Amino acid sequence: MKRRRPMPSVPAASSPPPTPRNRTLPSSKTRKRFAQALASESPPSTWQPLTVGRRELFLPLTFPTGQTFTWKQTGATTFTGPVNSHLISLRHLPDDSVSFLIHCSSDHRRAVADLRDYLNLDISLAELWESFSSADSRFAAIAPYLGGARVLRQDPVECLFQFLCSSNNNIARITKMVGFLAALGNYLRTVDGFDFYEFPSLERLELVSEQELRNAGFGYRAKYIIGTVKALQSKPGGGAHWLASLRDLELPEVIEGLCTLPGVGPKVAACIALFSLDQHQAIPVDTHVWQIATRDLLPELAGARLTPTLCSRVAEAFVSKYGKFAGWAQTALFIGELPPQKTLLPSHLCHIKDIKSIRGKESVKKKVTTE
DNA sequence: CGGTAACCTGGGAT
DNA sequence: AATCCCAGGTTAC
Repeated sequence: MKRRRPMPSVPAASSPPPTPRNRTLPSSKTRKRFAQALASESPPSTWQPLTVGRRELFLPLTFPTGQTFTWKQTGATTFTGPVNSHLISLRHLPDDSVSFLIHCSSDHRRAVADLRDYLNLDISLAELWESFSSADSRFAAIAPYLGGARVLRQDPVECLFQFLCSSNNNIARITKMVGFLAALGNYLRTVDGFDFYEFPSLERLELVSEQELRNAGFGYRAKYIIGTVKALQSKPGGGAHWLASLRDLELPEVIEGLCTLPGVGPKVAACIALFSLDQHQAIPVDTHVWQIATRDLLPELAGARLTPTLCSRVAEAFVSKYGKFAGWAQTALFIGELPPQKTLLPSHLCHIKDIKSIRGKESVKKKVTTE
């Protein structure tokens, strides 16, 4: 189970050193040793309170639910992951408050600020859910069971490459692939057997070849990664800057811009927009959301196939129901739909969609949703 | 423009 | 044991 640690053979030579102290570090193995030595010299960090309660941030409904694949569960109520160049653990205390521990960082004050930003803490989840609940009785019904399911504000580059791995894929393999990409970045530290890395810059990502990615099991997504790195590097001012600048645009332009990148279609674009570009009304329409929509929102579309046009119909339906933060509502509804989370809901709220039994009986399909 | 078939891979079902 | 199907899609006809 704890078999991670892809070691891509990336030439560390031609890469411009992000920081001077990396210049003399030839292999990633050596880098790791060095980082460990550094870490052991720095003063031990301690758990500190984060000023949010469980209703604003519930870790199991925020990290392992598909918006990021870089965080790992490292304890009963603890999750650990990188935030920029910092490595941070978060955990719930018995009173449901949240504490954080900075494992490594060159600047602890900065780490706290970056963490709060990453967690989108300026946005009040309780207030949003209040309005969702008054707009939709089903949301009101499931809300008490999904409290603290928060939308993150990730780094755009990190978010983009994670979701580039997600197309037509399953969680386990996406996690493995993201782990491979992550290991191209600076090693941070090992916690509970998991190796953590700062997510690689575009310059680092540029050093990996399509063949190496294919060997690592990326399949046809290998050429998407390579192509997107190249496309970004050709942007005036740099790809990272170009991506970040999308934060100031309106959603349609953001989607349009992202979709020019190879491997990025409407769904992946919406994920990046929502999870990293402040596009709170973006609705990633995947198979799960399609299920929700055709069941609860647009029953007349039941049985139809998911085309780009219908994709935007669904997004519109969500926005007209939940408003400017529809993406946050969608996230909660989506989580309620995930098999592992369904057990959180009482059975009368848990619409088991038994696809296999429905398929094969076309007549049933039409009937089921027209209510 | 809307509908379809490939596209890599690994795990689970048949 | 051999196939088939599918998984948080995108792309090319």
